[in-house]
Amino acid sequence: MPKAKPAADECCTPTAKVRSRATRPYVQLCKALADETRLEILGMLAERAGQLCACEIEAHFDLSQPTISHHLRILREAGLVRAERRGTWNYYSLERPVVERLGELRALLAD
Amino acid sequence: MPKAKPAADECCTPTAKVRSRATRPYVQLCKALADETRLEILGMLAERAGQLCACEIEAHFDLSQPTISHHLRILREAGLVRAERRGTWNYYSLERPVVERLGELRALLAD
DNA sequence: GGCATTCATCGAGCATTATCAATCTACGAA
DNA sequence: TTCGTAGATTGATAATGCTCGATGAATGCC
Repeated sequence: MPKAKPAADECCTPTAKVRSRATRPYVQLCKALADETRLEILGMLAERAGQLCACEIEAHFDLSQPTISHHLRILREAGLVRAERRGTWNYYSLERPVVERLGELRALLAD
Repeated sequence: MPKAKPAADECCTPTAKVRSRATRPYVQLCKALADETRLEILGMLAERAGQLCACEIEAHFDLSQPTISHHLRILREAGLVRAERRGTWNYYSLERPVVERLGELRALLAD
């Protein structure tokens, strides 16, 4: 008794209908991390464990001031860093520890 | 005794010259994770904990076959998944647990 | 061989993003 | 108020990246 139906039944077990996971909130996090400059900025902040003046971050790279400002904004919007104005200067620090966020993502994909 | 020099000395402590961290290898990892479709694919593979036929992954999305193939390639090149050919079909599974890689990244940014 | 199926690759269109120069908005000092 | 500095925003350009239709390579069946 041959089956006219060609395949798709035979390549895999019935499937058990995989549920959709709540991955969406983590896309922004990963996008924010998916850039060498931004990873480096986070590394600087982690190493210092304190605050870092924007000008110092800027000085560490061969990029223009607006470009660094752009990257800092993305990190801010992803909730990875926080800016605190003190006088003329803007001091940056790690917001919610990256560690924590990555842990959540890890848990989401583990099993 | 006023200083003519305006700032940049005053906004931050001398700096201690932050060393560059080896963040580069993790950019590719984060880029591979920075897409909802790809996160979902990883979620499917994690849940199944085994192999998944490419056609089944494909069927789970409203995207064309070439597009899914493209995403699978990126995941492959990032070392996140592995493809094993069996007959006509291609079975995908998690390569090195994402968990591990994320753990390394976490360690890099922690402190 | 000839044909159908699975899946990867190619090429083009379109959206997103990184980057810079120019500008704008505080803020502090004179 | 006027000037200089810190740093964010705007607008334009170039590079990446997602998506699809068309095509190609490998496999299995007749």
